[in-house]
Amino acid sequence: MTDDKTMTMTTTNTNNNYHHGNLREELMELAEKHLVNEGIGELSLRALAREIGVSQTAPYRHFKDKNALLAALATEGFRRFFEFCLASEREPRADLSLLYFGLSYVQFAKTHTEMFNLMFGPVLQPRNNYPELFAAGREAIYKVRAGVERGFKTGVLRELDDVASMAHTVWAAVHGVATLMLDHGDTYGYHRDLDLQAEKSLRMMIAGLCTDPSEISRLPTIATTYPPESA
Amino acid sequence: MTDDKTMTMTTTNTNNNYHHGNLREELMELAEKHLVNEGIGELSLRALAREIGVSQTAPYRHFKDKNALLAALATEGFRRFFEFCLASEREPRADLSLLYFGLSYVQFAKTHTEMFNLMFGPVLQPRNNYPELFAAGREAIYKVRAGVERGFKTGVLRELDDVASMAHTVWAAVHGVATLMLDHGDTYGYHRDLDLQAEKSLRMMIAGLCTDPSEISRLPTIATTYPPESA
DNA sequence: ACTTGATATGATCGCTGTCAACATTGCATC
DNA sequence: GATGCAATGTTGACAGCGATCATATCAAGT
Repeated sequence: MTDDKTMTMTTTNTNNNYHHGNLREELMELAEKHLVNEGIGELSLRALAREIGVSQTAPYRHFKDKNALLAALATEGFRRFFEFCLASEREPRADLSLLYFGLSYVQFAKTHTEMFNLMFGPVLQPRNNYPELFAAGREAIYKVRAGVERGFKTGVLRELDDVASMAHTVWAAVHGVATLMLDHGDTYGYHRDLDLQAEKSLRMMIAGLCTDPSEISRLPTIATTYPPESA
Repeated sequence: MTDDKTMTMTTTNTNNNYHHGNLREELMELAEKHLVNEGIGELSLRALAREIGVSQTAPYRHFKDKNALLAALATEGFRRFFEFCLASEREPRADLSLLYFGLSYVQFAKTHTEMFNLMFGPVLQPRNNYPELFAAGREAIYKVRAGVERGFKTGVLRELDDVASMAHTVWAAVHGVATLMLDHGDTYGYHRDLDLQAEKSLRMMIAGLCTDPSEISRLPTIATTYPPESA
C-alpha cells in the first residue's frame, strides 16, 4: 500500500539507502504485525520486503527461508508468553497457581491467537531445525512441572503418578481448553460464554487432581478479570 | 509424474476423453491419498488434476476453491471418525465409554494425523461457509454430550455442572491429550511412551469427574490394543 | 589504497490459485 | 430424430508466491 521508501529506519542507521542496517528486527516487527492482523496465511516474505522498501530477496540474508522467520517469531512469542504467566507463578498455592497458569494460557491463546497457533500448532513441526524454539517449548513444560512438584511437596496435589506424567496431564487439560476454544469456538459458539466455560473446565479438571477439590471451587470465577493487571 | 491420460476412469464412464464422468469422487480420493502421504501443505489442485489427467481448472467445476475441497474432505473425515468411535459407544458403563471415546480420539489423531488437523485445526475456520462440516462437528459434540447424560442417569459421573459444561470439559480433556501428542510429541518425545502417557492422562482427568474414581483405574491399560479390532 | 565479508539487488525458475472465454457432451424437450 | 440447454472440461493467461543465482554495493580493518 504505502509505496514510500521514506526513512522507515529505526536505529543503527547511517542514513544510507543501500544497507538498511536494521532489517532483521524490522522484518520481525512487521511480520508480527501482519501475523496478528491478517493471519499466518497472508504472511509473505515478498510483501514484507516490499512494505519495508527493500528488495524481495533481502530477507533471505537474515532468514534461511520463510519457516526460519516464523520460528524466530514463535520463539519471541514464547518470551512474551512467559511474561504473560509471571503472575500465575507468584501464586503460592500450587493448585491455584496451576489454575492461574491455565487461565493465562487460555487468555494468551485468545488475545494472541495467530501467535498461539504458530507456537503450539503443527506449522513448525518437527522442531529439529529450530533448537531455540524447541528449548522454549521445553521451558514452558518445566513451568508446569515445577508447579506439580510444588503441589506434591505442599500436599495439595494427589500423587496419582510421577511428576512428569501429572505435568503432562495438567498441560493436556490446559492445552485442550485453549485449543478447543480456538478450533471450535464457533462450533460451540453463540450464546455461550467461552471464557467462563474455559475456566469451569479448567477448574473441574485440576480439582480432580487435588487432595481437597472443594478448595479450588471455593473462590469466585475470575475469567473476565484475569490476568490481574500486568501484561 | 505419470503423464498418461490412459483410462484412469472408474464408473459411469462412456469411454470418452473429454468428459471424465467421475471427477469429483476421484478428486476426493486422490486428495485424501496426498493428504495422508505428503501432508496438507503439499496438496495442490493443479497436481491433482495433472495426476488424474484432466485440465488444471477442471476441479473448479466441482469445488469453488481449494478450501471447499478441503472442507468436503474433512466432512468425509468426520464420517470415518464416527465409525472409528462406534466401539466406544457400545460400552455400557458411561465412564468407560468416555474413556474409550478418548482413546479412539487419540488413536485417530495418531493414525490420521493430517486428517485430524484438517478436521479439528484452524485451517477451515470459521465454518460459516461449510454447513456440512459445521454439522459434523456438532454431531461429534453430541456424542460426548450423550455419554455425559448417560453418566448422570446411571450415577457414575458427578454432577459438577450441567451436561453441556461437563461435555465441554470431557471434550477439552480428550482434545488436549490428542493435540498435545501431535503438536508437542517431539517436545516431550524421545524415550517416553506417548500412547501410554495419553491413556494415563485421560484416565486421571475422567476419573476426576467420576463418583467412584477408583473404578476407572482398576482395569489395565489398553492403549496399545485399542480399538479392539474393528476399523 | 586494498581486500574482505556482510548485505542488498535484479533476473529468473517453477509453482500456485483463480479467472474469462471457449469447446464438448449428455439429456430433456419438441 | 433434431434442437437447445446446462453441466462439464479445455485453453490460455494473469498475478503472486518461495526460492536461488550471479552480481553490485557498502563498511570496516589492514
